[in-house]
Amino acid sequence: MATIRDVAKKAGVSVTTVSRALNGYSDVNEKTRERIKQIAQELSYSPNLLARSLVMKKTKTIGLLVSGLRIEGSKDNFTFEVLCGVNDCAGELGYELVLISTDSKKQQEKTYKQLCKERKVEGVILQGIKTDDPYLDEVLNSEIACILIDVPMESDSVGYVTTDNIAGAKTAVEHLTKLGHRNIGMVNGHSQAFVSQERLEGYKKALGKNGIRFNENYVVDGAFLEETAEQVTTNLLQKHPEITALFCASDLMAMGAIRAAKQLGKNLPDNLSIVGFDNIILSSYCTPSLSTVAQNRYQLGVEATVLLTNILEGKTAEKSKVLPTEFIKRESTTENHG
Amino acid sequence: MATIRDVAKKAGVSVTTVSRALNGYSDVNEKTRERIKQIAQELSYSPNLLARSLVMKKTKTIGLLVSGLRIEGSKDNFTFEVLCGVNDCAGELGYELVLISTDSKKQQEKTYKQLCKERKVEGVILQGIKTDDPYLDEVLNSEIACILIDVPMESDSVGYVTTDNIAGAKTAVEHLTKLGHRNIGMVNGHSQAFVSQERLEGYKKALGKNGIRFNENYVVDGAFLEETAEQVTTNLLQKHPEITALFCASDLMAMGAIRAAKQLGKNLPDNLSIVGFDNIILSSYCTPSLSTVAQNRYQLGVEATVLLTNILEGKTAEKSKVLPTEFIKRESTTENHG
DNA sequence: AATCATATCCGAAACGTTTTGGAGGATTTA
DNA sequence: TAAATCCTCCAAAACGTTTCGGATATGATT
Repeated sequence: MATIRDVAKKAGVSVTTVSRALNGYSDVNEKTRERIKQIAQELSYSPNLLARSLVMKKTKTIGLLVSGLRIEGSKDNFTFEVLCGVNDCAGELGYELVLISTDSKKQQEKTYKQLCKERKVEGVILQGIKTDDPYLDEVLNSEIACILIDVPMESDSVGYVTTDNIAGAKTAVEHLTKLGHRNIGMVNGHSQAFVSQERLEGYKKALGKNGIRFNENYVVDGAFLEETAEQVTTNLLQKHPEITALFCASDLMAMGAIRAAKQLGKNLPDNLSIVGFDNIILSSYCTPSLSTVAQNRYQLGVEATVLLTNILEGKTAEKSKVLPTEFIKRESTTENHG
Repeated sequence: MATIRDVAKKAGVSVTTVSRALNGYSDVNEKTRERIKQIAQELSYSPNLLARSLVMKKTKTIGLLVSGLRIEGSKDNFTFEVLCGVNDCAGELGYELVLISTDSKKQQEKTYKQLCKERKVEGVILQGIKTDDPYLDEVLNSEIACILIDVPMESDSVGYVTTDNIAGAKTAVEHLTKLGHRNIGMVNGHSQAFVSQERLEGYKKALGKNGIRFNENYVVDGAFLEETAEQVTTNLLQKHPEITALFCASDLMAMGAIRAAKQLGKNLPDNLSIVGFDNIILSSYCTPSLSTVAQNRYQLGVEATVLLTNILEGKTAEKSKVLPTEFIKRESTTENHG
């Protein structure tokens, strides 16, 4: 590879001049600049970003740090779609993207800071972290710029982006109440997830607004897993056969719930209405197709990138963003003919 | 951040000694080594990889270059699952992973070489490239180490990994012939894809082996898209109502074919058996669930990474690998009661 | 004619590592 | 005792950039 020195030599100028010419400084004659550009092209010179970063102390690189990047993620595609958004947006804004994945094992070895410093990222987008994750404290107390996905916490250097889970859940449950359902169960994720707390809150709000008393026995946790959701739903429906509708905190768990209901001989949606959350691909292909509240995961990635680069470039702007949801009616919900 | 100089100063030794101590050279006293390690830990020193790479001319970084990384990819998850494989394996082998995505617009601006040199990757795994892509020539004529996914071409520095598409397709079609089908249509992808050529070959082989004459009118191209597949399938079935079974070159196209058949009033699978290729998540959730030939996309990524690092480290090993497929019987295929 | 401003260029230091070639002293060998 | 060997350590160069502080020449101003 041609270096800046080669270009300088061939052009008969100093290294300094080549650097300043190529970087658009004004203290170089336009004619020499053109000549240098020409020669740079001939030698197909392109600056060594390592050397540049080393001296400038800037890498123009952001990291997408995902905790638990696993093949299982392909069922809901959350990570992938966020990744697409981050990737597109980062490219647009002139940043490179490196993928950093950790798991609990790796986290024992390396601290968050080490991970970031080592990979020389200027800032980080963090996805898949739980509320009880030890990294979370580190993130909040670190000076590294960071945007959290679905964890609403802020500090000087950290912001977040999330979906309006409360409103989304409320809409979903009110859809059920409008259909005449009164005994509405909920299959939640787990208590270490902010989104679970919020979706539960939305559920309660919708009940309250419609004069339905909250019954804690109607709420079970499915760990955001299809199989677990299937089991807990089976239990729930057996214990409380009066339930005519279910709100699931994720579409994937709704799949499990559907299987559970079918297993119990229920006719869907006549015996049981089910609404999910996420609008994953599966939800429009399963039978019955799933009414759900859609969240835009791609946009989540885009907004996270925008917020992060704002911080990095010292722009004074909001450090958080909450995206709206959209309710999608499909076949899995219908009037209560109790 | 603490530098190597800080460690050296505090330990009262030279920079050289710190470097050699930390990198496990034998010409440093064990006692000093321990002291240096201790001090490095105290200062939470970790080497600046930029500086190291600059002098060593090695970055220990591989790139996953995907042509057309788009949100639509979440339907079949090909890219994501390959990514997971590459990520896991690269981490295991001590390589960093950067994601490089291009599209036809970007390709106009930057050559393959520039893209790689700029991002300082030592080698590349290339996914999503078509046979008529201009990058392909560049790759083959470049000295940059590269593993192609699903493009069986080799050179000094490039290898490939793919699935045994011919055998997979043959198995799928023979499954249909065993069920008594004789008039078997095929919904292929497009001619710029190697996998299409191979799957077609498998289709022909299966027919030939079972004494069925190949009829080119029975083969249509669905561009690997669900909607396109739906249209061409509709046409195919209308023109040739004698067809009792379809082999689709991808599950996604099979989804389109299923819709087309339902639209035409066909009862699935009794009026029409359909078999797909890929075993995407959807295929087990749709109705009827899809018989298909499974390929292990995660493993594709893993093997690609292994092959690539072999090349990078100068190991003399095979530069290509072909993975087996596995046929999965589900509901969408049944005996021909034509 | 002397001063000042401007336009254009450059030398050298700096970034944080690794590596080369050798120095100095202790120990072993002849 | 002299020579050879081994064990530790280090100074300096190198990697390819950017940037600071000046240098030179030219033209404008007093």
